[in-house]
Amino acid sequence: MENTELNTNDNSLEGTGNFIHNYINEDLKGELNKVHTRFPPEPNGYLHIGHAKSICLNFGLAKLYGGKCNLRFDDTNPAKEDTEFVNSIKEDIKWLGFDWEDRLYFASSYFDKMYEYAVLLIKKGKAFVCDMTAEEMKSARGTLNTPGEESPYRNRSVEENLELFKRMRDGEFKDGEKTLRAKIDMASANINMRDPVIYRIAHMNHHATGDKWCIYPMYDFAHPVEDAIEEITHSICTMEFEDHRPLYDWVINEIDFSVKPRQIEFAKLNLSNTVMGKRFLRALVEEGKVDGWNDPRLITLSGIRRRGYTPESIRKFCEMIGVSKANSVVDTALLEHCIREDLKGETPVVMAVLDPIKLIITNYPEGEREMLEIENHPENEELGKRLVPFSRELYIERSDFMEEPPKKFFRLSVGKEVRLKGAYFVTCTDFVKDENGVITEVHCTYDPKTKSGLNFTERKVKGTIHWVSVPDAVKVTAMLYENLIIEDENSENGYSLNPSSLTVAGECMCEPSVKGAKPMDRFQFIRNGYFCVDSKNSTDENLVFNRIVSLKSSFKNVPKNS
RNA sequence: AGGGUUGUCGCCAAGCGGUAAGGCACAGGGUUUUGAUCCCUGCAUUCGCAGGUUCGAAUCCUGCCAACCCUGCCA
Repeated sequence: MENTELNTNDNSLEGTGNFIHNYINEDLKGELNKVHTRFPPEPNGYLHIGHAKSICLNFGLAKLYGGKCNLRFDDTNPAKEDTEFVNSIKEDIKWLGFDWEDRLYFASSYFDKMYEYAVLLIKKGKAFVCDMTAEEMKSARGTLNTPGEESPYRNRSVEENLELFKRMRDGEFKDGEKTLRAKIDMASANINMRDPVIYRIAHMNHHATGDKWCIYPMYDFAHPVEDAIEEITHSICTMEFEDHRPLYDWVINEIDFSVKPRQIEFAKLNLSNTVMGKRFLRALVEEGKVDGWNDPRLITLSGIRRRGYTPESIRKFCEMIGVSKANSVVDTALLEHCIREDLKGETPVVMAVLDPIKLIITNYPEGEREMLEIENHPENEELGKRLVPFSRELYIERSDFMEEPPKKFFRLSVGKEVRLKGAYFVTCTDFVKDENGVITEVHCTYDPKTKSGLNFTERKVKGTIHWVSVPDAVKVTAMLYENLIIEDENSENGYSLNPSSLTVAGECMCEPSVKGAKPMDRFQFIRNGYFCVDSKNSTDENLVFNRIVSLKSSFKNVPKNS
């Protein structure tokens, strides 16, 4: 299931596509004869499912058009970046099933060339060294409604600028003392064009270049240069960069690159009931509200992987949500649909009782044990069968018995008969409560004639419930997750942390066949959902399962988690 | 003296002047030893609103309205 091969029969060039296909198709009718994209993360954090959308888009476009896609780390700001993130990002992309082959690049490896291009701009009179402080620059920038004022340093001679820029590089100035700015138009309605800073001074160790540089290019200058150097044809980014496109094009044209990449913007992914913002995620991790960056509730790729999602399901999801420029929030129900769809065909089905109470079969001989043969999957015979021990005392789900059942309750209550999956019909005769009124035991009688496989047809039963033999049960921990975020009209963001986003079922009783399960092994716990052995906290002695997703249910009387 | 972008079913999303794809969700029904799966069925006379052009408009034009992004030496 972890195969990394991609579906080849995805989208065709014709048929239903997205607006980017339309753009590329147009470009291909003209001069352009290849498609080359890139995924350019800044190594400053963990990838999340929003990045998966971009990865699938960029690598997917390359595949669709028979082109290439580079992996490029956009590491132009040493203050935020770290090799730790480079490694986790590479791992996540590989896990998702994409291959950058030999095209792994770093913006930082272009620093020499970028410096030369900056010198070129100075020589053309298109860039100047500015002595204004950050505060001065801010107040001279103007506002959304009023033009800015030109820097008093804007008309320095080319020679002076060259000299000053060299001295910046040589470390003669302190952080913030000088910047290199593009000379464009302080009156532009687009604030990005008001003589933007393209180089800043930062005496800081860089994860890749160490102390070689003390000046670093800004995104708006670096990114088009990186794309042009790599001969990227389509530079795909998110909507907030749309305003930067004129500057992107300005850099490409002023440096006069022969290849002119086209920047195309698309809308980021938003998912209901969850949050992708790095600031928010970081806060949850640092405040200890979640179990690290790979907490199975988070939609980081490492979290979702630990939770048990497959790369196929994520790719399918990214394909299904489409690509457009409209602000949107995708329902998490779609993500859940994708993982159920991927797991349903080949995940073995076993019995596990999340919230056990005892069921005692009063007419079944004490001490007797039968081994019942049960199929591992109702439809997939290739998964074979297994033997499951059955005895007089069983665990059943607390929610499968009701003292006072509502009208359409198909499970157990006094006088009702149900089938025990793969075993017998049992009829409830009685139950026992403790001093607090909590039900502790359910008593039944069984009918030997109804044994599974005997084709008993005299009576029908409305419900089939799962069970685990008490003396054979393997006690495990099951982690049940709900939405991380819930809507909250009273909070300033409109959401708040769901206090019940995690329920620990510490007394989960499993049939013995789960013994020996290894991290990342997946099962369907019949009627309870798909589960995955936790890769962090599970041991052979104490198995820990994460619920990947519950099963769909049209039963409305009982909440999902019970 | 503001600029940019977007508005098609509850949620995504095709559609590109010829009479509203698809998926999710939801609701019915059938099968079922998982209230699962599977299988049917239903689900926009209408495309943010108002005008206009046209034999014909979600698609073209005009004008409104709403939402999002932009005033880092972040990306």
